[in-house]
Amino acid sequence: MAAAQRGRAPGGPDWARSGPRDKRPTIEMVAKRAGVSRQTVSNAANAPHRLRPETLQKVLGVIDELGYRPSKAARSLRTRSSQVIGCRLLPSNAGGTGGVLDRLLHALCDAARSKGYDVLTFSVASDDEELEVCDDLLGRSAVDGFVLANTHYGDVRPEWLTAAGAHFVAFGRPWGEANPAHSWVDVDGAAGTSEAVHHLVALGHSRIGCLALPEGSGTGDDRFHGWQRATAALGLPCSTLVARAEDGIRSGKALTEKLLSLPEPPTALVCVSDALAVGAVRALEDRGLVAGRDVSVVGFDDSPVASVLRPRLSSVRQPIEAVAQNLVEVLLAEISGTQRRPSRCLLSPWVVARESSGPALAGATGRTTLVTLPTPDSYRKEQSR
Amino acid sequence: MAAAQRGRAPGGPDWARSGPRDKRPTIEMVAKRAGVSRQTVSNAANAPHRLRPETLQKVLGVIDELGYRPSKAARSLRTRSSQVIGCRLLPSNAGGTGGVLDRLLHALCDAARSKGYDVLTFSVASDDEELEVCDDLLGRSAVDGFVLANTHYGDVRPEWLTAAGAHFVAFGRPWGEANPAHSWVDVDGAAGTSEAVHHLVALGHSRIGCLALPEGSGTGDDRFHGWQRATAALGLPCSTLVARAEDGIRSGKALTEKLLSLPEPPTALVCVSDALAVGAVRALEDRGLVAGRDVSVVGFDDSPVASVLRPRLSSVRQPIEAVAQNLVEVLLAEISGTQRRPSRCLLSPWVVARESSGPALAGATGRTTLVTLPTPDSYRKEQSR
DNA sequence: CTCGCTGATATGAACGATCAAGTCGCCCCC
DNA sequence: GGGGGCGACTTGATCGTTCATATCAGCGAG
Repeated sequence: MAAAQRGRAPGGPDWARSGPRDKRPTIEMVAKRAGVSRQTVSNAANAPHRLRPETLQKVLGVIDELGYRPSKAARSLRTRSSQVIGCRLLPSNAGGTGGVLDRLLHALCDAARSKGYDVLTFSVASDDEELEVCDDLLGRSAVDGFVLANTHYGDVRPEWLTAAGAHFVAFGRPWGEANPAHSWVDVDGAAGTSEAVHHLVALGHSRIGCLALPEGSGTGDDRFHGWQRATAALGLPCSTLVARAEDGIRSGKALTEKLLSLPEPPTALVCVSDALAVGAVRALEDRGLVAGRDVSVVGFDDSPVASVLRPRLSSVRQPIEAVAQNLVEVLLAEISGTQRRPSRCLLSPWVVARESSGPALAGATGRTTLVTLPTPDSYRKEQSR
Repeated sequence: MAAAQRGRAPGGPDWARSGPRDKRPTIEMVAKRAGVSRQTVSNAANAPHRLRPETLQKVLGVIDELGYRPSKAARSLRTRSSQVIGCRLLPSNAGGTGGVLDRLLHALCDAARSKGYDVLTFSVASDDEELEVCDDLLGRSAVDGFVLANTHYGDVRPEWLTAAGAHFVAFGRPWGEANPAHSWVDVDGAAGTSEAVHHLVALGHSRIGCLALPEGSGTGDDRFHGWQRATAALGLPCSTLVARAEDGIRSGKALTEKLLSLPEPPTALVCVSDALAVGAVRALEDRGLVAGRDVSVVGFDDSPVASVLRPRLSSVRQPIEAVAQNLVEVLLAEISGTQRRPSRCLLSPWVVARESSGPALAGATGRTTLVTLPTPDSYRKEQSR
C-alpha cells in the first residue's frame, strides 16, 4: 500500500513517522526516485497530457509512494497566487439572518475546497476595519480575492477594493449603485416573497398581509416589493395590510397585533424575516389563535429556529449552497482574468411549507377564491446556475 | 504622507494605482532605494536591534514610503512556517451550544491576528473527514497547527494528529484519556453549575433540581457533577430532583414536567444547556407559572436566545474570549517548540443573572433558608488566564 | 604593530516549486 | 537525404525571503 493512501492510517504519513518532522518529500526527491526531472514531475500533476502514459504512471506511482504534495508556499511564490479566498466573519445574530451567513461560510469552504482553494476568515467590527485587514492580506499576498457579504446602501468597500485592484465578488446586490463595476451574486428576495404569496393563495388565502422592514434596507425593500407586486398582480385587496418596523421578534409581535386589530384582518402574513415571523406567531398565541390554522405565517431565511418552533414555521429558504458555488466560480474567473465584464447572478429562493401555513378557513375570507397554481411541493426547485 | 499610511486612502496603495497590479515592492527595491542590502532591510523588520539607529530610521522610512510588506509566500517558503492556524468549522446548531462555537471562531480570529497569524477554516461532516483535510493541509504546509474543538469520548483525532507530528491544541478536555499527551484548554463546567447552585441558594432556594444529559457525554457529566457536588456540600435535599435526557427544548420541557409533578417539586432548576432551560421555561408557562417568580431557571452557555427569551434567561457564560486567547498562546508555544510538556488550562465560567432566576417564595420552600453568600453581581468575574 | 574581538552591513546560498527555453530523437515529406 | 516539425523530456532561471557566512572598520590588549 502506498504512503499517500495510508496517509490517514494510525501512524500517520511516513515522513512523520521517521526522521525530522519538517522533511517532507520535495519534487526533487520524487524526480530522482522516478528517474526523471523535476519538471516532468511537475507536469505529471499539472499537465498530465504532456507525459507518455507509461512515464505518467511511473511518476504518479512514486508521488503516491512517497506521499508527495507540492508545497503551498513554493508554488504560491512562483505562481503569485495563494489559492486562498478571504472572507469576513460576520456576527451571527442567531435570531435574525445569522443562520444564513453561517450556512454561507460552510458552503463557501466546501465550494472553495472543491476548486483547490482555501478560505481564510477574519473578524472585524466595521467595514473600515474590514478594509484595513483586506489591505493587509493583499499587501502580504495572503489571499487572491475576497467574498464580500452583507452589502448595503452607501457601501464603500466595493469602490475601495476596486481601486486597490483587488479581486472580489459580493454576496448581495450593489444597492444604490447605478452601474456597478463589480461582480455579484444574490438571492431574489422579491421572487421569494412573491412565491410566498402564491403559496398562500394556493391555500385559499386572499387577505395576505406583509410584515416588512422600514424603507431603506436593500434586502428588506426587495422582499417587500415582491409581496407588493404579487398581490397587485393577483388583484388581491391587500394594500392596507402592511406593517413596517425594525427587525426583531418584539417588532413582529407588535406589528401583528396592529394588523389583527383591523376591521378586516389578514388571514395570512408574509414576513420578510424569520424574527418577524416568530413575533407574529407569538402575537397569535396571545390571542389564542394557532398559526397555520387560524392565520398562516410565512417567514424568510429558514433560520434554524424555523424548524424547532412549536408550529413549525413555513419560510422562504435561500439557495445558499448554490450562492456559495456561484460566488466561488465567479471569483475564480475574476482572479484568473477570464472575466471580461462584471458578472451578475440572481438566484431564486423557494418556500419551505410547514405547519405555520395552512388552508384558509372558508369563514375567514368570506368567500373562497379558486385559483389554479402550482402545489407547494413544486416550489422546491433549487436553481444551481 | 507615506504610502503605507495612506494604504486605506480612496485610491488604494501606490503600487495598485499605477503599473501592473502584481508588481508589489520587494525587499530588493527597498534595499536599493535606501542604499543598503537586502539583509539590512530584513533586519530592520525582524531584528531592529542589529541596526544603527540612523540606518534603522532610514530603512523604515523607505519601507513606509514604498508601502513594502514582506511576501507571505516567500517568507513561508524560507522559514517553513505558514503563520496560519487551521480550524474546523462546526455546524452551529443555533439552539444548542452553537452560539458558543461561533463566538469561539470570532475570538480565535482576533487572538490569532493579534499574534500575526491567520485562521483558515474548513467544513467537514465527520471527524474522519476532518483528519483527511488536516492531512491535506499539513501535506501542503498550509497550516502550522490546528485548534480542535468539540472533543468527546473516544475521540481519535488527538492520537492521529500526534502520530502525524502535527501541532494542535484542543478546546475541551481529553475525556476518557488517562494521561493525555496533548495540550488543551477548557471551561470548568462543574464550577459553572456549582456557581449556579450558589447563586440560587443566595436567592433563598433550597430545593434546586437539575436537568442533565444522559451519562456518557463529557461536558454534560461535568456540568451535572458540579450541581451534584454543590448541593451535597451545602447539605441540600436535592438528590431526587434530577432528570436526564438528550439535549433539546422538547427534552427540557418533558423533564421539567416530570420534576414539577413530584410531591415536593423543585423551586429552582439548574440546566446543563440553554436548550433544556428553554424547555423548562415552556413547561412552566404551560402550567401558568412564571420563570423567575414561581420557579427559577438557570441555563448554560448564554446562547443568543437566552437574552431574547420572554423572561430573559439567567445562564452560565463561558469566557470564550479568554479560551481563544489561551488556545492561540498555547498553540503558538507548541509550534515554536517552547513547550516542553503538554499544557492544561481550565477556565471558570460565571453566572449571568437575568429575570429567569429570582428570590424563592417563602411559601414555596416551606421555610426560609438564610445563607450568607456573595451577591449575584460578584459572579461577574471574568478570569482571563 | 599586530592580533583578536565586536558591531554593522554585505554577499552567496538555500527554500521548492513553475516558467521559458533548451535538447534529443523520431517520423514524414519534399 | 536533409530539414522541418513535433512529442517527450531536461536544464537553467526565477519568485522574494531568510539563513549562514563573509567583509570591514574600529578598538583595546599583549
